[in-house]
Amino acid sequence: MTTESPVEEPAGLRADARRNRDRVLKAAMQHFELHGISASLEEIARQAGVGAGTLYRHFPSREALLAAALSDRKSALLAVSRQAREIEDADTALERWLEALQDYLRSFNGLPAPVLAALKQEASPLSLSCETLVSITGEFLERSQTHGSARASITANDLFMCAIGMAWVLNRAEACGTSTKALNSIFASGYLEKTGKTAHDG
Amino acid sequence: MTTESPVEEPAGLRADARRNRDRVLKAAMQHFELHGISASLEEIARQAGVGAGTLYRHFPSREALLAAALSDRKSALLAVSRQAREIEDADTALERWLEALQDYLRSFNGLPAPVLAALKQEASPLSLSCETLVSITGEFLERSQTHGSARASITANDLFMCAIGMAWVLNRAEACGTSTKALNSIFASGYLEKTGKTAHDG
DNA sequence: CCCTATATGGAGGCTGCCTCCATATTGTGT
DNA sequence: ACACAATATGGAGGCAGCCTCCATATAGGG
Repeated sequence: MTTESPVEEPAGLRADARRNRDRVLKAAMQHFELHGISASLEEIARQAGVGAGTLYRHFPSREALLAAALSDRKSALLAVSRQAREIEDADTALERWLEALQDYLRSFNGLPAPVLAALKQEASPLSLSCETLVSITGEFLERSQTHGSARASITANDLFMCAIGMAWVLNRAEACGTSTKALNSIFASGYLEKTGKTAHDG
Repeated sequence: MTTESPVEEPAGLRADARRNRDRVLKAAMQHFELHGISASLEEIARQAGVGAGTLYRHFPSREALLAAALSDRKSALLAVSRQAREIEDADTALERWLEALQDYLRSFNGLPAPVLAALKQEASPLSLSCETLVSITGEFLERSQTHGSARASITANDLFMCAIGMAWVLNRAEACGTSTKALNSIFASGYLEKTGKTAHDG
């Protein structure tokens, strides 16, 4: 029962500051959703009714703003991870997690790029979030490797990368004759049969 | 024996025009290689020793310049496709093609994005190139589906999308603990075993 | 009600995109 | 050899976005 506020807000802000911060955040969520991660920060400030300086005071970089704008969705994602832990079948749990992860990565068009960048820069406001995601992915992966059918040679990092790649493609390609399902089927099972005709794709 | 010039050049240009065009192209290749597809066009013009206007006269858009700068590599890619057609084993041929395709897509950091965009816009200088690539992919895919072990449910388009996604990730991720091999293994075989422990991944 | 710590906005300096046209260069016809 | 159209050039100029800085405004404790 920490707080019911949708996005965590730094305490100790003056009332006007907090109000402005909220406005910026709200505008940012709209714009990122609509125009992808490259939405104009000045435009966001304008719509929030504040000056550029105010925006930068609260969110020193685009990534900081992104991270804040993702906060709700990240909570939702973590909630899914908790649910998935309760699922008995390891493969199903992994699948559910990967699906949710992809949804998250597709929150804003282009999001995969800064997430990937954060993964190696570690100085980004997104990094912390990232590392958590990789490690959760690792958790489900290991469970599936031990108790399910995930291949043993696969790494949490590699799996995460692939998820990012898929999310990236899907965000840009869905209008063009490709479905989430089709791509994820390749992701899960590859483009090759492993042992002649086997399963559920016929 | 058409011409030995490395990049096709429109005929009927005045001598100075052709010279400048070449300079721009050379500078562009360097800059795209070094800074990715977002390299500054003004900077390219500057290094080529021409004005911005000249650059835009010869290459009206970033994509036009990109397409021209890729010309050599595209020829090389098509050459590989011809070689691969001679390979007896359908799966090997497909694999070789996909490998070359990825190399091509990784020519410049960020290239996958405009390629994907060209796929649905069809008005881009890259589109023609794109459609060819998809159709060649389809050719090798079908052969492998008929005579090799590619899964029947897979589409040329989907396979191409995945290749783009992998190329995109790899260009940005290799510094960060991920190898081409690992990712392509997931691409080819998925992250799941299809029928219990099978093959070559121990 | 005052006074200070805090917050604000928007001007200003920068880079990049792209267009436009007065000027310069080419090479053809004589 | 030369002149003169057709062609090509460059960089100024207008626009938009990023980010910083600081004179000014405001909140809210005493």
